[in-house]
Amino acid sequence: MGRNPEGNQRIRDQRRRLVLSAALKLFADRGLAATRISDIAWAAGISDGLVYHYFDSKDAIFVELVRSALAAMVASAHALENLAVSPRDRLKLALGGVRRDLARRGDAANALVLVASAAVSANVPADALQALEDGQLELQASIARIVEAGQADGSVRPGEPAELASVFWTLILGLAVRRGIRSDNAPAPSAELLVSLFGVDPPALTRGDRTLDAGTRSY
Amino acid sequence: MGRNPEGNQRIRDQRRRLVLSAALKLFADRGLAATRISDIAWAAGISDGLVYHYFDSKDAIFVELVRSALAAMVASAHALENLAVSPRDRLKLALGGVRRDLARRGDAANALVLVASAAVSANVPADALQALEDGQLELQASIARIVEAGQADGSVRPGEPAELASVFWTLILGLAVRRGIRSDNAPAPSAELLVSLFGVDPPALTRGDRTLDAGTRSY
DNA sequence: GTCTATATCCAGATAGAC
DNA sequence: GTCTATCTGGATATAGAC
Repeated sequence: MGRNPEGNQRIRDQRRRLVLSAALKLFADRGLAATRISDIAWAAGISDGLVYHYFDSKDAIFVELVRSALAAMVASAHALENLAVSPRDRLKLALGGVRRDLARRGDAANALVLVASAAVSANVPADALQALEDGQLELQASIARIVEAGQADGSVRPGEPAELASVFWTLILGLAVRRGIRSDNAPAPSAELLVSLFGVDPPALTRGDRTLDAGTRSY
Repeated sequence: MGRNPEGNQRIRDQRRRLVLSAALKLFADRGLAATRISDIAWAAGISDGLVYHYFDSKDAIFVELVRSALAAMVASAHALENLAVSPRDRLKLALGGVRRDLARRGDAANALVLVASAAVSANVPADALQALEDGQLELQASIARIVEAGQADGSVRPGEPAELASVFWTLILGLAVRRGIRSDNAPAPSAELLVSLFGVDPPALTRGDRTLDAGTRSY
């Protein structure tokens, strides 16, 4: 089993993913500036020097993570658009997915927090900022299309779709930020309540339906 | 006019405030870890060493800023509770104030962004985290009381007041995060739309009333 | 109170042996 | 591909002159 080029490439990709995965958690927890290369290397189980064999710099790792986080979110939003459920339920799936992901504290949660953390700070690498702007724009456009469809079938409240999508995205960012505050005595709002903000029905104290939990892979 | 103790104290307080004001802007822009003491000193027009004459450490400056930011927000919320307008308009004043503050990019905006930035990151000083939790709890309690009053007079939609307050606070954090994304092609949602999320009225495309802009000093 | 100088430490990134 | 050793710069914080 001599090493062939493809095998080497696979090993290389695997290592890169290992580093990225370790870095994602650290960046989400501590932010770009407070995360040390040595932390990343340690978490990935390799030496400091080896990190630079796979990436040009700390910033480069960060940028790649922000890019892929947003790409995954955009892909997730597009998948949602094509889902065979009512627009209103598409919104509910999105919010439920975000809430669930944040609660699980896995890679998906870290990706969201990374995006929020990159958004608050003005000292992120320019490429990361660009990815952020592009991704946010596309996400909001996608949400706006769902909103519009919901208004057409009467399940979503009236209002400028772009503006409602902006509210939707603002809520998601807010949820990501709240995850950071541990031992939350006041837990984050439920998906039911959140989606009811966008509904047309007279808001009821409790709605009958439970959280939809479909098989959407949410970023 | 020889220096007396009180005069010295005033000078000392003034200098402290100068440093704090410079640090607030920097921390809000770049976060705790990426802000250098030398940046703060330069912005305040003093030497690096002198900063340590007034504060024990960089962390201490940060903690004091987080504390005072939250204290101001809590005070602002309490003031809002006692305002002689309808509960619904109190909510609108709060959201309008936040939006206006963020747009102005002054100290109030920086305070909000500082809080959001401290909330996302897990590596803030323990004292800052404590202040954050306490402040958030008190803020949500305050908002919940307004919501409850609004439900009593029929101007606010039904729902658990604590949960609606949680949504409210989540939105504010989200707005603070969005401020960080410059050249926003998709601008943040309007205060009218935001407050309409909490209203009982059938959501209309456009509401007649314009932004209330009272003289509340918002944090 | 204020500055300059500096001790001390540690980070990002590179070099080169294996 | 991987590591150890190291260069180099810069950051926090302190010491001590004025």
